Amino acid sequence: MTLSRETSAGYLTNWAARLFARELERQLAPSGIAPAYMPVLFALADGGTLTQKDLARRAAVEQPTMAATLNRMERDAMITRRRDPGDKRSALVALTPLALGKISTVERVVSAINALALEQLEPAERDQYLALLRKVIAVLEAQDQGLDN
Amino acid sequence: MTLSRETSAGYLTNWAARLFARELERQLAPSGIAPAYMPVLFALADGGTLTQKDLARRAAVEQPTMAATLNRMERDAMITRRRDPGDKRSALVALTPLALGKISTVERVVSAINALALEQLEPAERDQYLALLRKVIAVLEAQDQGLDN
DNA sequence: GCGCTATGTATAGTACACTATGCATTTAAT
DNA sequence: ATTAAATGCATAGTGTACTATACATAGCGC
Repeated sequence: MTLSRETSAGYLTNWAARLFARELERQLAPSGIAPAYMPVLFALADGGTLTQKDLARRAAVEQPTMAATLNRMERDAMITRRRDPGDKRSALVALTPLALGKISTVERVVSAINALALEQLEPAERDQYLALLRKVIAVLEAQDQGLDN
Repeated sequence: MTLSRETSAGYLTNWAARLFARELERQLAPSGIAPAYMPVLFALADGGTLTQKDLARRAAVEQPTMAATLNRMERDAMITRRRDPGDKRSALVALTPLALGKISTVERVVSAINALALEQLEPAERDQYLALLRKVIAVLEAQDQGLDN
């Protein structure tokens, strides 16, 4: 039973993810949106505000990762941070009109890339692909949770 | 048709890949092996030598990415670089005995993580997961190739 | 042989993920 | 009320990926 990269679930998953990311980056470049901005865009698309911690949880990234992403988004005039009057530790993040105006474009790009990626799959296979990914994610997340913290 | 992250092939693929990477990093940490070292380890496991370019191609990463990985591996005493006598531009990369001695451990870890990730899948579903990933990769790679270069 | 192109590496700059840690503020415990 | 624990954010350091670019050597055309 040789362990080649063609039969390693981890290797293939990583490879596919990198190809998705490359394509996304290329297609989003003209709009000034980076892939990591997307979870923030969608979470705040309704014009509301969230804290950094909430955004990190929704994007399933660690807090320092979200902090860096928000720094870049602030630099690019995509978000504003406003001190929470009720809790001086936290900041309320909101999208700027510039960012709000780009959401529909981003949605179109993401849909197009997903459609492209699943192009060679039967409709049933597409659902299966997503379902299998969700099962894999569930197992690995459970493992991640049950460490010590 | 709302585009939520639960139905986005790209988002789910990226998420699964990150969970794989985290688990891999954790389990490989004691042996001093980083995830990016693995394609190099497997490509040179027979004791042979390859150039940086060949290693990059096999790992499906860009040349500067492989250069950085090899720098870290050299720092960690996992590889040696020797000038190619026949072509003074290129270097022949070989594993050190230290690295060769860790391969079987790495193989065990990778197999264990793959098994864990696919634990909740039926045997047929496991094959399907790999097959679907390969199809997705093929489409995205074709897109990647056909840009201009 | 000379010069153009191709090839192999190196380097710089950036994005985005992680862990570890520190600081300020808030909440809870006594 | 004061101390202790928890919480939100920031920062530092690292790994791994990308593009763009520079440089040295190789190979080819003439």
